Amino acid sequence: MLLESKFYQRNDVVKIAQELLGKCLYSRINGVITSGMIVETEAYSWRERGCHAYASKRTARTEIMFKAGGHAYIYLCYGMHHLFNIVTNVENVAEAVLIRALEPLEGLDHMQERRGKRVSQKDLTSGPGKLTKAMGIDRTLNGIFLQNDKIWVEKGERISAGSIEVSARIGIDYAGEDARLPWRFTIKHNPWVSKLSTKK
DNA sequence: GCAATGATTTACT
DNA sequence: GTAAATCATTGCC
Repeated sequence: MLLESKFYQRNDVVKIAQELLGKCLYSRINGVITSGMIVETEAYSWRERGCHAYASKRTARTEIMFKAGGHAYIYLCYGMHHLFNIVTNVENVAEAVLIRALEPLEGLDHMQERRGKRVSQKDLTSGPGKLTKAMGIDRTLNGIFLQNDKIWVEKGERISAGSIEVSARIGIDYAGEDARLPWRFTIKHNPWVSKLSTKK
């Protein structure tokens, strides 16, 4: 069952980030369907420095985040990795949820193919750059609404509050105080939650 | 441990 | 207008 746009357009990106855990992300690229359950998310808002659009700074890139909730914000990082975000809140409020890890469900063969033969199953989608590659997502899909035949989100398992782990976000030391906001949500004990990036 | 790699942004002339 | 710095990472050394 498709996740309705009302879900994304609420005025609470942190809550939405939590509730996205257990939901299923689908993609159909060139007729190939892959899917995975969301197991790791991070919330971003214009109110803090970790966000590209902090202080409501509008540029060509961040423009997508000012759209109404339910759009996909996909951008290139470190020159070689696509990162997938879901825009939340209403139009002109820049908030989004970064999807950092998935548990693969369908199309495992195709994910393996895209990621390379030597990748173990657990490494297919256990990181923000990995999951986009496994699902065939790239920035040609940037700004697309998550209700079409290429990429969408469905209701999945309901995750109880007790199974959600809260922590600080990853890799945004440049954000100063805001880097410590407890806005990263993971499903406890799920093997696909990215661990490697928790070092440093 | 650290190089790769390019879109984006900012800081200039 | 152009140039240089930045980066929400990964994978190979």
